[in-house]
Amino acid sequence: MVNWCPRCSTAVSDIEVEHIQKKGKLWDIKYPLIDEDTNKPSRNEYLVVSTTRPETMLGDTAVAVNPNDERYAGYKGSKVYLPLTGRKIPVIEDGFVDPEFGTGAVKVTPAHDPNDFEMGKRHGLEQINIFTPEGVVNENGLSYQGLDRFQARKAVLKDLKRQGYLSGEKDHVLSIGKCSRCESIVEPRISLQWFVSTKKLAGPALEAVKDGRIRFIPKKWEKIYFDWMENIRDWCISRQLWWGHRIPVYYCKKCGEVIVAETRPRNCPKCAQSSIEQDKDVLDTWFSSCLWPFATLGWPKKDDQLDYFFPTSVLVTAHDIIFFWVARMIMMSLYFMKEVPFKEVFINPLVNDPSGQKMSKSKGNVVDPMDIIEKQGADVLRFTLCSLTTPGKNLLLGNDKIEGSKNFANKIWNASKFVLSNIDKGVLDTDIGDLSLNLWDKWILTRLNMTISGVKRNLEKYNFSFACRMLYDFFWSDYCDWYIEASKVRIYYCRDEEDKRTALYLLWHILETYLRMLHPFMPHLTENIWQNAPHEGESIMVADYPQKDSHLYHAAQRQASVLFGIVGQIRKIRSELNISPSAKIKVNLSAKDEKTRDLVARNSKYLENFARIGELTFGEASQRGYISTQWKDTHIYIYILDVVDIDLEIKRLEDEMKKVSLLHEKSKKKMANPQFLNKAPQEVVAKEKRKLDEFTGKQKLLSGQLDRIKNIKR
RNA sequence: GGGCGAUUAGCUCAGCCGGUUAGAGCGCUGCGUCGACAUCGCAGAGGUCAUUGGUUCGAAUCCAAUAUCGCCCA
Repeated sequence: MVNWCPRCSTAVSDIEVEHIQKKGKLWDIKYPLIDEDTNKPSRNEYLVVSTTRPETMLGDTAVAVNPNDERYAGYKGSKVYLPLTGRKIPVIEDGFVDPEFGTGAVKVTPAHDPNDFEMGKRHGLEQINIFTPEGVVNENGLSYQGLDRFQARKAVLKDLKRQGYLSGEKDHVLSIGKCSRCESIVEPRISLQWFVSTKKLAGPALEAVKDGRIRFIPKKWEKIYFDWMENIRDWCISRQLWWGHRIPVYYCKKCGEVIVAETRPRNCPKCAQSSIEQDKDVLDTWFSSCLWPFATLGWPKKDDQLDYFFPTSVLVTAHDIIFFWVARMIMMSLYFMKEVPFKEVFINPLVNDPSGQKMSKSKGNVVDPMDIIEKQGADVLRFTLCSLTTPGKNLLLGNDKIEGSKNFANKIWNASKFVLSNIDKGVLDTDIGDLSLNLWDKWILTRLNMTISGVKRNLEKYNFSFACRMLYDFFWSDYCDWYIEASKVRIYYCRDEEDKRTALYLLWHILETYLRMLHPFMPHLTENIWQNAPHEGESIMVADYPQKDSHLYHAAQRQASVLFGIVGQIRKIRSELNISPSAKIKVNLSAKDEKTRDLVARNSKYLENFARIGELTFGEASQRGYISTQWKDTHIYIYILDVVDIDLEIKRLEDEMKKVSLLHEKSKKKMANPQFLNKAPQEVVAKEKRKLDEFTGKQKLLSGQLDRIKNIKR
């Protein structure tokens, strides 16, 4: 018995049938008992059977009850009259019958239900097929011949009702199988088909994943794979379609011998007759597909291609075809090649529509990648998909994500334009080793290195989303927001030609390296820019992928973060106090630590530029008219008299005070807990102590400021 | 009916081998056109991490139950 699609007019395998829950009806039908004496239907004794498919009664050959069901004890061996047909069918007992279902008595239709088919075999029942391959009632369906399945149901019900055989009807949720290709309701059908016996194939395939020769990423999919392999069923591979590989089976018309051969035999090996015909059916395309890892490489000939490309390293696919394809490739490779076809299976998320629905042609919500490429570009699509590739099961391809990638591409384009328009060939006639790098250069080189290793690490883990994130953040936040901005100071205002040259060289160097790193994610854009930039080599496609440089400037990292912090504090205050972005303010910085003082002084030009400072002074300032804030141990004084509204500043300080007090409270509580001090690791405690000190300091500072500013107001 | 997974900012999602002031993008608010970029810049608001219990000095993170949703298999 196979799953038959009446619309496609072919058999389909179990996994090509999609089961859905649907509201339907459960009908009760009276089957009158045959009076033993008269051999005629009794008028008042009958069995009531429950069914969801009344039309199939035309093919009933028994009524079954559970042997333990006392209600029906003693009916075994009796016969009942099958309404509408005039046939008499036996009552049988079978443990499969669920006494809880309907009335506990079921009709048995061995030709049209898989369970009934099994039951029929157990009890030697006749199989009466009542449908044509198209799902229309055939000559066995008496007067109903010519009606399709659904019309036949209506007609049968109508007649049963008229003749008084219908005794009940109620709502019932049933599971129906639909053809995954066309959504027609699948019809169980008895027919002769080729099957693959799967049990023997499944064992080694299960083993290969269990012992780690094949690894699923993410690992959770292994469970799904195991579950299927452990409960695998034989696979119907014949299809009555015109596409696909013709089944290599031949029949001798004379003696009926079955011959399996690569090429058509001339004569029957048994009776030597030449009248031979090939099986008309074709193979399930998934059967052909699962031979793909080796059949595409010349197999069964063992040539160089096969040797080189089989087995391969990784299969990238989505979870919806783990059974259809992945599992079967593994089975077949192990069977024919005695080897796994690939070592890793990376399961990427399924691309859903923007509202999270699975894309399907019938729903009409399919996003055509070509449309996105047309409108936004291939790089944008590619980067978007990569950045959405997280270990999850689905990803939503939404417009705002695509928009984000487009903006990113635009950012790269513009930044490159800036760099390329400023450098000239002479700038690059130098070697990085000859340049005297400043803080910014060392910092960006270090960030570049960290990004290179981070991207590599995440690619190795198939964490594409993270890799994209690092690429995005490095370029936008580090390179554009800070390094390019810092370089403007050197290019536009600096008198030091050497320093300017260094900046330009580094701008190019970082960009060129970055382009090579980004290339797999945005191939066209990077190639275009790279070709317009000084470079070595034919194409970025074959250029080396950036490698991590072991030299990391940790001191530069720390120093840069101090400068970023100071700039951040000033910008925050400017914004909170509504100081116009165009207003150049007076700032004084003082730090206890000499190194910090030195750092800040050396970078005054940059600080002025980043924080829009008109006059920057160092050392203790007169505090009149200034407000102060702090970053680490650097005190920042900003002249606000005449610039801002004092009340705004009071509010700002009070808000800040609230936040800090909350944190202080939390930290203090932790440090007061002896359990925490005893049991937590030393470094965690030390860290907490540092935090508490910081919060305490801040609180003191803020309350001092509040006092002062309130004085100014008075 | 069996199994798997999810539930974190308005939205889409990271984080989850326990200790961060819980992050990003989009959206939102305020300010802004300084010689790459308004497809932009600066700053900000917004979360009792579904609920309830448990383990722990400490839970978004580990365990259990509940609820809701999704998927797979019968």
